[in-house]
Amino acid sequence: MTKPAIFWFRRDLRLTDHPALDEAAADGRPVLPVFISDPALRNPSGENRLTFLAETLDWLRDATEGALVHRQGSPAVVLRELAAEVGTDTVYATDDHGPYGRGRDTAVGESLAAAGISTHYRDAVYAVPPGSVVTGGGTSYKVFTPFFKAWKSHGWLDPAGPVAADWLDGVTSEPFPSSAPTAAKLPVAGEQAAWDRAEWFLEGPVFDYSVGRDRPGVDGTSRLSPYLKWGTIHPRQLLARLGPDPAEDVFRSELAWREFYAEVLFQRPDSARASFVPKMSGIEVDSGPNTDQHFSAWCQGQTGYPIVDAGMRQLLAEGWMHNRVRMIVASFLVKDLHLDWQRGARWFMKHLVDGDLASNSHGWQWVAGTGTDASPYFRVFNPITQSRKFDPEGEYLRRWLPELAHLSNKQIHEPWTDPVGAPAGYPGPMVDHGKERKESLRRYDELKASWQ
DNA sequence: TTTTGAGTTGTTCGA
DNA sequence: GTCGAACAACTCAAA
Repeated sequence: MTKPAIFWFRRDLRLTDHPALDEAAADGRPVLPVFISDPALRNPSGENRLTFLAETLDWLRDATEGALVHRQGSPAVVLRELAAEVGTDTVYATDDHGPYGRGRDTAVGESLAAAGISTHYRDAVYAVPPGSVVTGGGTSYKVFTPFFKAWKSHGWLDPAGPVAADWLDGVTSEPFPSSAPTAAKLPVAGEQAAWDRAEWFLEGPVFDYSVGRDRPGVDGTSRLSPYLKWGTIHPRQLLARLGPDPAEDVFRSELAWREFYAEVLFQRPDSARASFVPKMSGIEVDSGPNTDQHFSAWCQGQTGYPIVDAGMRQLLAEGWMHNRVRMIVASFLVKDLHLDWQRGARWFMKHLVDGDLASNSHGWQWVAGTGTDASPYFRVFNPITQSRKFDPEGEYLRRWLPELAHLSNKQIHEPWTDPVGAPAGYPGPMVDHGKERKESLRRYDELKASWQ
């Protein structure tokens, strides 16, 4: 009788194109699928992400014909118990290159080895595993464009088909995490829903992506990030579907950005929370009684700048924000309100259904000018110019700010200019952008002077 | 080793 | 209104 194998699901919650699961299921060996809620893992935190995870696990349990087991506790302890219960000495999992996952997996591997159980970490949650794309000099890339070129020429596996597994059922499970209704309206979980969206995107919007991705009023982005987060879709499955069209290459580059930032975090785990460029951390940030009030106005979408408020309200309503608007609201927090990028990054992680540590931290650092290949410090987004340029008809603004819906396309981007007076129930601009832009530039000058 | 070209997403100002 | 220059060095990656 073949001994079963345990398959430990983490950020690979799918049943097609799954090399690690394939290996666990090889030779007709029965597979016990398990998901472990690890109390030491603060991430995933955030109600929206936890709910989406819970729904994804519901889908996975059905898809494994009820065999999926959920346990809470330290993975090393849980896996030893399960191995003893089902009489096996092998555990398979997809490799995790995140700052927490690496340490955890090494410790779990050692702990299980001491109990005579072997662990097999295979594949990666990225098309190209972090650590495998290096410069001619053998160092890791810090600039995106050469990384993108090298990443493409490195290449990735062709996606494989559905996994045929003989699930080992009847093993006791603890109750699954409950998917309590959230304030935010979240996407439908599971592999079918993910592919419904992917097919829709790949058959149409991807060909307009170079323009459509910048239009928050238009459904022109893939919105696949929550599925990529949990591995419900693997990036190589999307990459395999992309052709040579320039707009497709722009989408390919977005997938590469995700991998670039995973690589950067792999090389520099500290950069999740601290400046990638240490000397940039000396920038003057505001402190004092007004900062909490400012931060709160930003969080709640009450800054008086419509494009900023629309974005922040979309975040609360959907647990998601259009990428163009993420940049605008981030720039506003850092360069108009002069607050720490970390504070904004934490708020994003609290609410984003797709919150990914690497992309989030480094996206914020790009805006703040503290990261790899960061935006030059003098690049300060003007919330009015951006709004006019990317939401010219005010579609996005009207969707999220119904109190401004009656304003003309010209006035809606800066409602305080309405001759009738500011609309009732909508705040005036909390700061003067022109003034704060200059203040931001002054602080960077001061920082540079301090390096002399 | 040295040199060279380049670097996601912008804004403002003045001609 | 449109266009190009300036913003400012600095670091990276490859030749």
